[in-house]
Amino acid sequence: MGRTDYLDKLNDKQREAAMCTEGPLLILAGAGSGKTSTMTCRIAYLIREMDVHPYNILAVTFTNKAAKEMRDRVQKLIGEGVNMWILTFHSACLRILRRHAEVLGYGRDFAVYDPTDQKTVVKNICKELNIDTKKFTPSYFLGIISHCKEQRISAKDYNNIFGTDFKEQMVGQVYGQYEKILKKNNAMDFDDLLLKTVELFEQDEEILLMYQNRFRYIMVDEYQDTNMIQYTFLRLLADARDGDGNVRRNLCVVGDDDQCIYQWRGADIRNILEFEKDFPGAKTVKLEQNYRSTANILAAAHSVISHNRGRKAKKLWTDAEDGNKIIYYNADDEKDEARFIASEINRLAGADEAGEDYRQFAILYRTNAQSRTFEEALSTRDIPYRVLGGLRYYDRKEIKDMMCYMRLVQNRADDLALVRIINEPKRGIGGKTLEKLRTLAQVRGSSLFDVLLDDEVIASFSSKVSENLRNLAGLIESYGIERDNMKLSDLYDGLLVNSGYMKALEDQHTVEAESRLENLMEFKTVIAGYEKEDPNMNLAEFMERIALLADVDNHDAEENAVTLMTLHSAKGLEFPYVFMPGMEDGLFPGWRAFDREDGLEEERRLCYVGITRAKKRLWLTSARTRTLYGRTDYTRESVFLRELDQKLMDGDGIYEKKDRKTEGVFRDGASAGTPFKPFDQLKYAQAQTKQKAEAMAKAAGQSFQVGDRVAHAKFGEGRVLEVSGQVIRIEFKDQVRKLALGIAPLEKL
DNA sequence: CTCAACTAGGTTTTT
DNA sequence: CCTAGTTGAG
Repeated sequence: MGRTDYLDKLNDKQREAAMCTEGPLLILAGAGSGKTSTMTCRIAYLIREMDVHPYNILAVTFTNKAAKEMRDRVQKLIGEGVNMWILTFHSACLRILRRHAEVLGYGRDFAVYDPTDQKTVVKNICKELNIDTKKFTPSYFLGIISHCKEQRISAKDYNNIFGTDFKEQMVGQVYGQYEKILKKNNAMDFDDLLLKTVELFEQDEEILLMYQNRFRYIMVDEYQDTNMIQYTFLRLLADARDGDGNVRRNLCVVGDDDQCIYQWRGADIRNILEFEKDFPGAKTVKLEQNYRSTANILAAAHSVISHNRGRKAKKLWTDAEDGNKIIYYNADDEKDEARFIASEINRLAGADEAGEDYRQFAILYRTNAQSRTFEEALSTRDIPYRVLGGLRYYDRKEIKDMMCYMRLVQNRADDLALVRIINEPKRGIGGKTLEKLRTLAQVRGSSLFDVLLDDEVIASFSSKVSENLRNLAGLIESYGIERDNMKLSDLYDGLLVNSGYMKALEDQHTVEAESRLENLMEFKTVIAGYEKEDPNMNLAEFMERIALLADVDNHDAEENAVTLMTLHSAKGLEFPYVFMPGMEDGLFPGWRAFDREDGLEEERRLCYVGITRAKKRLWLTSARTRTLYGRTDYTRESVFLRELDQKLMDGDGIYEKKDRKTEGVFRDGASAGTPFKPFDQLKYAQAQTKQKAEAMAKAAGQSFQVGDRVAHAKFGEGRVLEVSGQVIRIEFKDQVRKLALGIAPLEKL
């Protein structure tokens, strides 16, 4: 391979950006301008030409998907496996925090709470404080708390600043309790990951210095979507001093102010607009040539976005030809809209242009609620599709339950997880019992789980309840001991079976339980996948990976299916054929956008993002009436449709008459019939799981006594030193180990 | 304590 | 329309 042939593939501007390695650098990269290529080449250039060690580079993105793509492409360029920090903000912080959690007074095994957990915590607090959750919903409080954390306002600060009127006092109280409970549960929420990292850096100069020295070159993707805390994080790392005491700021940020679509989540567009002011001496490179879309699509995008004020001056251009016009279809209602889109997909997939390649199509909508209609329309036509987002996979009850078992095994202080599973499957433990345990824990200042370990307490319940509780505590404890000795999938199987969770589902004999079982087996495949990737992955590492997974990351580019997702999730992706349904005022732009002046601007940027995802063709559709939660309303065409240059569009209704006839005409899906759920495989996994469980149960029946000679599958032969309950202490040749009976692969000799 | 039936209230976007 | 939460009967 030629030394710098990867640079030859870049255009002048891209190359200029890639080769500018010292000092602050702002790359203003328009949609489809080859930003990822530029970034990856820059990394390759740093490593190969500037002799920078990969260890000294930090690249941060917003999504796991973007991180993965960047890593793959860098690897291709420098041709070897590189262990470099190319991570999302959150996973980078998580990695740092795992190392130094103790400095902040957290346990090393702290849990990461997702929004569902957060809600549960706030709900409990409301109950405790007698707050009417009908007047003030948990999400109301969480919204404020999250914004506070982004701005680095602690509960204490909040109470100092606000706290004048009743409402603010209440929020302050809830916030304070929330902080306390998370800390007590040894848990952090998503916002904490950044917040605590910044606190760590400010609190401990030595640690900061260590990371400053390590990360001598920092790159940030999608810089327009950074919020204040992320900015602070970057600033702290980048404000390093070299040997002579000069400030070294090798910070390279890449972004496009027109694609800032997360202001509602605290993204501060000023970060990118004022980068040059923030970092004096910054160099700016603009990438304005678009390699993705046809000229018509690009012009359409431009005609919409040019209605925004206060943009960085730039204009995308392309060498590509005009291409097809943009098709607009005004449907009767949302069903008609879906029908139209499905028939268009059939039309193109049947023609030579798109072949049977359904991967080329995407339906990008504003809200997840819209997906349903499309799913129905596509499936009646045997068009394979894949929905991303909506209820996250990990939000499904059964998955969440099993995750809580695992969380508890990893971190016993996680009261939330315990409460969730203490009566799941049913163990006859209701409100009364739980309340008793709770007060006890409170009095002692211990975690709920620790109360469960107290035999005296347990014995005070009815025999049935106490036996169940004892078993549960034993189960968690045993796996806590064994968790690093066993394979991840075995741990999962063991918990699934020995908790009785699997049996409870099997006994139900309902369709729903059946599908839950399938999901659980699917989850096992997921776990097995991680295991394959890294056979030594332990529970903690697995939880870490899973905690920060978004649904978009499950997007499997290999699967031959139409992609359905929100416009937000589509950022950073591209498709030859893109549909944008629901172009109606109130839906897109959403009605909330009309409250604030810049609300509409953000929606417009979202529209711009959507349009620029399309490579070859773009469809915009709307429905004259739309049924939303029961009520059918007349709609008005979106303001964005009106803003779009009409010369670029093929008018409404062209396909109307013709296509209505295609209703009910199915493609005979010779190749369209890829099954979504490999049913047999799941059944097999289920049987296997059961078999393994039986073996475990049998092993659990073994009884050991002090002095017995035993053999362990991994540690070899040993002698029993002590047996107490489920825990057994064994002296091996060169070590003494605690093992859990019934789980550890032990045999009596 | 569990389950079934009913009611009331809520929908933007995500790491 | 859907889900989460409540209530009343076993």
